Amino acid sequence: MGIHTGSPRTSPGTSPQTSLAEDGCVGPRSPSPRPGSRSTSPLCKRTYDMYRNLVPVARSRSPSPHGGHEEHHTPQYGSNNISGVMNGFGIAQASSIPTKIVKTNQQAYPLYPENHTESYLVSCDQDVKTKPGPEPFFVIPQIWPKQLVPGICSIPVASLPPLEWPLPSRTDQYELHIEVQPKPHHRAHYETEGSRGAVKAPTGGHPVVQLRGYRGKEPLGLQIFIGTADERILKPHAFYQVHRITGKTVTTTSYEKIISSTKVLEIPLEPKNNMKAIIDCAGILKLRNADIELRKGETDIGRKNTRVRLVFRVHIPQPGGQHVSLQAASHPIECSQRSAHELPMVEKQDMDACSVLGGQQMILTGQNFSADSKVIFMEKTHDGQQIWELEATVDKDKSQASMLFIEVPPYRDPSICHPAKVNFYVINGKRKRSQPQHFTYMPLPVPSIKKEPVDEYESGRMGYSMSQMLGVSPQPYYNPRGVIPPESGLVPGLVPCQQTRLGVSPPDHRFQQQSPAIMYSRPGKSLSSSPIYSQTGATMIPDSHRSVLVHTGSPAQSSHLAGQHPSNQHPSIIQFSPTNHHLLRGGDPPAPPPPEHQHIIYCEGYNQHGPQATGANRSPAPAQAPQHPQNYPTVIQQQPFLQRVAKDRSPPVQVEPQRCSSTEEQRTSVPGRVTVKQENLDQAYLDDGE
DNA sequence: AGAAAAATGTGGAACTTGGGA
DNA sequence: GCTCCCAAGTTCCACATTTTT
Repeated sequence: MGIHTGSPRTSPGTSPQTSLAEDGCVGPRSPSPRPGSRSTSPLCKRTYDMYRNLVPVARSRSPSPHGGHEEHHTPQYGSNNISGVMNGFGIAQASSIPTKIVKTNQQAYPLYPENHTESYLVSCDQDVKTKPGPEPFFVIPQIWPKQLVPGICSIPVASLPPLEWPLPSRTDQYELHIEVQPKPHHRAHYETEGSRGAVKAPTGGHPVVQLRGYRGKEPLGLQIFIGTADERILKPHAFYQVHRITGKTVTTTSYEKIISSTKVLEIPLEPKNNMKAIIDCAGILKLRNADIELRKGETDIGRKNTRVRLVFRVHIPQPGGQHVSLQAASHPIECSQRSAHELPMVEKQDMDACSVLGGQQMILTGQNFSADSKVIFMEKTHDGQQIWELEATVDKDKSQASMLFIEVPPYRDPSICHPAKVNFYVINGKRKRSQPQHFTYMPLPVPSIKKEPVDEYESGRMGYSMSQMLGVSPQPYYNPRGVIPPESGLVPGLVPCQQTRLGVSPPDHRFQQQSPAIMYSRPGKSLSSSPIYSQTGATMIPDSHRSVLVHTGSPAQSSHLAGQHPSNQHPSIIQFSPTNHHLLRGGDPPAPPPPEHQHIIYCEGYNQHGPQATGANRSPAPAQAPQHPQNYPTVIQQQPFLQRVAKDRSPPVQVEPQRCSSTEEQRTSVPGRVTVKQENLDQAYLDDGE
């Protein structure tokens, strides 16, 4: 197997992490004081109580299995309190500029300790076998290669969208596609363990990612990090980090860097390989919950938070110095040891919607199903209260360990007028239940009412193409204040209020497929949480028709808020304005993000393409975005402009009866004569603010 | 080229912790 | 508020395989 780039686990290295940690209250504690004996004393094991009195500096005592170079680069660990693994090293950043240069004949990437948000830790695919010194160093190849990944190296990280920002997986020109998904289970390793290897594909190979539509000759860099896989917006996972695997069997060049406390692996996407990369170099490192939970500002909990996704990003240079950023996330990967053997896991369902009457057969594909497996359908309210539960009938004769044949039970209310999103899970026994899966009950057809699908996610299931959707039913943007022009190039990526209100998310692996916009970043202009940048950017492009995406609060914050308020999955808002007047909304009652967390992104592509981009054959990015818009913790507002788009789309659509949700009404409202009932707006407003 | 040693990969389980009954 | 149970998290062991010396 591959060589792991790290200290032997039996002989813990002397990484700065280790030494620092051991200087802390935890004290030195060999993982195995005597070879062959298990450490039995809990004395040195930290408790939550201990953490309460801990200063952030000395939390991690464990030797890092990471590459020796990493360890010695540790002082470079970027910035904002590198996460738990690296926690407490912010003070070392002052010395983040390497003081040594090491020459090697190995091919290497140049290191770019560009700024405080990014540090390159490892230079090349094969670790340079040099004696580690106490100081950080650059690794310079004997023959400096041409920029293998100019897309990476030439773009200041500050000008790239933050990792927690949602991005589309495709635009009208490009698509970042995961050709081979990873296995649904991968046991992550702790720092105290040796690597558990690279994430593999179900077939035994490795995940494969391809950038489609790229015609350039220059290689690009593909970024990989570990993202969340829960119900909320995709963001870097606080409790897991990507781990670089190298060795003989690893064919993919890779190197690491840290971006805003998240370890990111970068590998080249080369035209000669058809812009395809085999991800055989990415393992998953588990950080101890206690370490992370104590991190300042961390609101997530680690317990039972063991599902992750591999997130891939690419930044494609555009003429004029801009970049198109794409992101694709894998199916969820269960990372815990226990659940890999015990918990049932649904990987696929052959249908995700049916009539309220139920009765249809559904085939669940997954793992750890048993003869005793039950499938429970349930529905919860916004605030998490379960209001309905019903067991589906399992066809035990047909079912196997990896397949369950069930009969969808009828929904509790057959008279609903809009789709009802519910969850179901497989349960093998006491507490051995799968992650909730998503299912939608469709209302019975009402002949007199011309209904439309709720969102593209569902429309997709029902055979609608995006172009159909765009042509017929531009998704309105919910504006609690009453201005809802649904048309613009950004239409497909926006969040209709119904999803917001329903608060039920589609299957995880599709979460990331939604994004409000293509991200065009401007080199040199930080998109990070800087109000200065926002303003600067705003004045840079005084085009009155330019769409400005104002994100009040970082997605991470949003997630946190959502985490604190389960019923509020949409704490932030994205507003569009033809001017640079940002309509900051007051709909985030729990904790309005501080102004310094506003972001502005210029969606020039949309500006340029405007109406065309929303046309039937346009912009797959926005087209894809709304597939599961309900997962965005955002509500999007748009000022009334670009209504010209309305002309060539949206045949008259009958408006839903008022008894149905306001969203339905808005959805079916004709652009240009939007009529939204105030009470419905209020309702959505309230929902959003819950 | 082959052997020995070292390192890595992997599965399993012991042990600790803390939430919930 | 206390105790007990147990799921989940973390650490370690053992062994096979791979890589290095």
